[in-house]
Amino acid sequence: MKDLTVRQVAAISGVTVRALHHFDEIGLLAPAHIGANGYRYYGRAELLRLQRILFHRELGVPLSEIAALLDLAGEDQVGVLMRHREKLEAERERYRVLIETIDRTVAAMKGEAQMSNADLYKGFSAEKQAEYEAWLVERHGNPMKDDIARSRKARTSMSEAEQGAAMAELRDIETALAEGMKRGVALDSGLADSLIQRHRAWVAAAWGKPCAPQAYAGLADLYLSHPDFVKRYETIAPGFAVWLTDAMKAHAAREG
Amino acid sequence: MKDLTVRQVAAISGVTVRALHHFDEIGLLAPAHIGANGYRYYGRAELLRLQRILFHRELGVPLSEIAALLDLAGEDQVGVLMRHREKLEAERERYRVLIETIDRTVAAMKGEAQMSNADLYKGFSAEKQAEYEAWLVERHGNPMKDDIARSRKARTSMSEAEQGAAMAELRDIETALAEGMKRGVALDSGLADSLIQRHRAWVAAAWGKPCAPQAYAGLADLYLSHPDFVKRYETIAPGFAVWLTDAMKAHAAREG
DNA sequence: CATTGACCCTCACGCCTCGTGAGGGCGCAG
DNA sequence: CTGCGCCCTCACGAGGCGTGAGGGTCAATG
Repeated sequence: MKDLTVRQVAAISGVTVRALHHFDEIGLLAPAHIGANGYRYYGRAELLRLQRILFHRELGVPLSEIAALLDLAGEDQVGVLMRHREKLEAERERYRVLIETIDRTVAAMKGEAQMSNADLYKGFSAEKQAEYEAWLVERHGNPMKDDIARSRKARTSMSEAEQGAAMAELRDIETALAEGMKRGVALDSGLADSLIQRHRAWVAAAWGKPCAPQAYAGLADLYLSHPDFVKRYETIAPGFAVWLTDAMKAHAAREG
Repeated sequence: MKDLTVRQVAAISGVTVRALHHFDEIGLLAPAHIGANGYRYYGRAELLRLQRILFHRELGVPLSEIAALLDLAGEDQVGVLMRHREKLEAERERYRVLIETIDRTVAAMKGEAQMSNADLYKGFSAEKQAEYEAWLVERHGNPMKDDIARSRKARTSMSEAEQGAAMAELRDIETALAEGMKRGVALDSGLADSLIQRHRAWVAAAWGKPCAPQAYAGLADLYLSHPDFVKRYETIAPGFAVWLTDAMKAHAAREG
């Protein structure tokens, strides 16, 4: 009959010849028949099947699943499409969050850039660290002393660019947490926990060692008991200091 | 000092040990130093660098680009982030369109299911095809006769499921086009053209052979000159028959 | 009829980011 | 010394083709 070669099918459908070879290889779309010369020849049925394949491929369905899809009855196809739709929605939401993250980060970086360097690291300066240290030892005894000392040393061994990036990252995490609070996210929700884990990972990175649940809870106490930290967090959002420390302790309790 | 092994770093940061190996292999994140036993040991600086790597990876930046990114100055980093933001927005928009496509397709499939089979293929039945054929020959002479004849044969050689899927696909394309019309999309815009190309590909698949620009323009004439087609398209949206055929001819003119 | 140029075929490697063993050393507790 | 858990280095695999290499085939032309 009127059979088409790979190139013709490619021109009609917009896929490449190689893709047609591939579809044949994996058994997704075989030619109507193969000539004595080994050429692939496609008919109308194959073209229509190809259309449907491309439809699903466009939606992001893996080729390995499309074959099964095409053989389903009408209702099942609707079900599959709806389930796939949910995945797409989830992906779309993910992108929204990522874009938000960039916006926050950029804002944080611009904010940091405007502050003087002196202000920027004031809360982490040697004097301040010594003060926190004394405070902590007074309240909690010696165990946390080492952590604080290590954190102080860590600061001095980083380049300025590294410090700037690290501070911007911290700002980003804190802002994301504050937004969660404003939206009324529950302390024990998965969303809050994933944000808190990011925060804890940042702390661990700053300390240069794992941050055990107990130590994390201790840090929450420090935040609450020292006016510098309370001010930092209340400036981000009213009530944030309490919310954050509650979330930290709740997380620590779950992990401990 | 207090150096961390791969496992500890993995626990802190949430990546796998294998990923750390990989980052080392490609030179993205080298350990602070390597022990005499070959063990990798990481320090604070590496943990902070890892945090930044994960931040960009989360945004979808390929690892090969992240290394360069981390060495940029603050302002450049903002620029890179903003450019990446645009890509994310584009992706997000793509997902929106895909979700829309699913919605249309599902609606079309449900619509088809409600029609009786007799109605469904009425426009493509043997009698109707003969009628179109006579009509065309009368108006355009013989050249299009073969195409129509082939199209008719194509119908009879397909399974019911294949026909249903093909009709739903056609409905989807037409609905998408009608939406474009309602939104005031220009006939010669890229968006309209991409939709029209989908339509032309469908026609080619239905005919079982490439659809040349001239033949496509001729088909547009058929649509306009026969009440069945006019009714089909006017039912989808008022004024759609004219808009569609104009778009088809404009496309054919560009391609011819 | 032989040549040309446009097609067709079959390997087979490469891309990217690791997951997943296989096979074998190192370090600490009992 | 044995055992257990950690560490190492290969090296293959997956997904969806792109991109040659190396070699037949087809249709039209000289």
